[in-house]
Amino acid sequence: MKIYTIKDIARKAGVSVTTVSRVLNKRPDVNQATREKVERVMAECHFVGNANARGLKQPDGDLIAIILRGRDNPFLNALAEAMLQHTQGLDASFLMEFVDEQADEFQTALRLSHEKRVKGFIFVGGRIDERAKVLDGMDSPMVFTTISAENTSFSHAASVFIDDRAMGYQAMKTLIDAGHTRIAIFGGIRQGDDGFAKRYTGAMDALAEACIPFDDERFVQTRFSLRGAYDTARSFFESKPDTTAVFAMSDTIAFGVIRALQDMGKSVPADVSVVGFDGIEMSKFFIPRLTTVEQPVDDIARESVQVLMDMLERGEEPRHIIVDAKLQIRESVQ
Amino acid sequence: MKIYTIKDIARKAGVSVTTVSRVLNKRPDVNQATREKVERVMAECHFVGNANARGLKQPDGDLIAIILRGRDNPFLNALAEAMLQHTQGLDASFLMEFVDEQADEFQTALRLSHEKRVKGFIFVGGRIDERAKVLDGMDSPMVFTTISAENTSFSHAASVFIDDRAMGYQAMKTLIDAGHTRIAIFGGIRQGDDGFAKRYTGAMDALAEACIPFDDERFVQTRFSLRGAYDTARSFFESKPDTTAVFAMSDTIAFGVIRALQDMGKSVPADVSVVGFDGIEMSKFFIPRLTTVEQPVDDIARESVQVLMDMLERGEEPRHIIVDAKLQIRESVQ
DNA sequence: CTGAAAGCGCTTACAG
DNA sequence: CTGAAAGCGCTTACAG
Repeated sequence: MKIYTIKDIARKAGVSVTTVSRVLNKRPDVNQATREKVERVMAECHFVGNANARGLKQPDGDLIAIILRGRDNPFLNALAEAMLQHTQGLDASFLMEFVDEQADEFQTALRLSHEKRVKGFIFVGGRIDERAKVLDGMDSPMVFTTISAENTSFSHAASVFIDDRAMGYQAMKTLIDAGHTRIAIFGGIRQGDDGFAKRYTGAMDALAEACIPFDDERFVQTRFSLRGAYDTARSFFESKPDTTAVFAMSDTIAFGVIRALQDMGKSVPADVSVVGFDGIEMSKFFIPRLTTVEQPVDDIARESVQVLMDMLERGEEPRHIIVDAKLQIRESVQ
Repeated sequence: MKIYTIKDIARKAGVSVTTVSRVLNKRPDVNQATREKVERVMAECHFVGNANARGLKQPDGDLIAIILRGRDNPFLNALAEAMLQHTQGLDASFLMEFVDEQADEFQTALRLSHEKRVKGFIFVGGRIDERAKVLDGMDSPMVFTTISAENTSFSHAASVFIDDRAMGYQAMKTLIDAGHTRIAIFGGIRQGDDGFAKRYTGAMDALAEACIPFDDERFVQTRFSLRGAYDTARSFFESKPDTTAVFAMSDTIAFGVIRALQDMGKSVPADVSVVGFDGIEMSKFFIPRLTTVEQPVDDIARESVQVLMDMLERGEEPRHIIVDAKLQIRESVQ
């Protein structure tokens, strides 16, 4: 199939490329009859235009990239989806880029900054570590989502996140209040000061407050997948069968744990209580329904877009915004 | 941050842009010392290059687009993921485009064909209807996945799919063999000849073979979401409480139905049996584990990529490939 | 309201 | 091994 260029259209319509470009960009200064003729020719040829050529000249308005790490994470996906919602009607265009677990989202950002002249970034589900150094020279505003950028060297990075420590505390407290003392924690690494480490610290706060000692072998590091959590849970409960409750740092982990318990002849919540984290849709449908910390997806999305636009369009300073999460009491704890 | 162009690099390195372009493209005909100098300057400047400018000149090799309809469909996502796997080492580059339920994937294809010079297309989870007419003039090879393009006007469209009718038959037969006679079907529309209609026909075959009449009110059209299936199931079971089995045309629908039944005091499979379709990962972890038709994600992905490459690189004729699905007997039927 | 011309950042024959 | 120059398809002052 022949691919038509603006030049072909111009020739066919008997006008100059300038004029074709004008109608293409819906500029007002074109004679109505001329416009219609050009539009007819474009329609006939299924003309679409070459984005590369356009991008080469046009500043593209403000292009904002939403960089999402982890394609198969339902919570992160919901978050990205919600951001796209809050993007409507804004004076900027957005593009969404997925990078997988092994990839470097900062390299991706750098590339996007050059290749597509991306002016602002929203990182969804990333980490902040040494790799971030490549962005040192970049003065584009960016916001980290679900993670605090407060104590980092990024002066132009905003962030939107929940109080992970407080929510870790609440999750653990729910279990303690239900009378549990031999409680396991399934989640990400405890070191550092990312959200997972904070949830862990919060959980420790609750334990300390209730004067319940924590058996360190009950901290279980696991992959954030059904299969990973399942396997980890099976071997954990082999060695620590007297554990009566689990704080899982994601709903997906919780599902895997519950499945494993079921297969070992223990039911949830009768024998073991489980609390999850994130509050993805499945948590309302799983059997049992999951008691979990629900992250306010919509709030996080809205605030993230808002703060970025404030920085980008009004030159405001980056803010670090804490949004309220909520413990949803359902059926998996007793 | 200054964005460096090839020209800046050339000046800083004291060479011509031609030379910079050469090292950028890793061409062999550059003096080693020159190459190193240029590379050093590029590294210092975090030079990345402008994709628009590059795309304007370079044919881009063979670019293939995987167009996925429905971001939140776990089955389709797994399929796309698997395709990317089978893409490794191929002499072509791939890009993945998501369109949501309302969007027109054929318009997307047309746009991609022009804007990015996409040479081949893989449609994941689409429909073939009148909208497809816009591709009439396009002679790029394409393959439809999970749906047959055999009886369409697209002479250059291949397709890879399972035998939906046979699998619909098997799903229903499983329920019949377990002794059920009042069976409901939850799924997409019955008309047309897409996969859903075929699954329906297959189910009817099984019913007819067993001389079990089908009460038309037991066909329930529903959205393919947890919430949609849940709501539909609640009102359906209000009016048809004597139904003892459900054939759900997707696992997600099945989960919603099971949840609804549970909330109405019926348990699965003790009171109602449920068979799903697709075999997504959650079907192995849900409680009860779901008896379901497992689509061979990896086979579909491999064959799709294969047939497209055969058409694109070797000029072969489009094929229509049926891959084997498998009924996975688990816990939700008794 | 319309068009000729310069230029966006890169690649690629072509000549040396 | 290296560079000057043309050109990819478009946009945009500028002039009329």
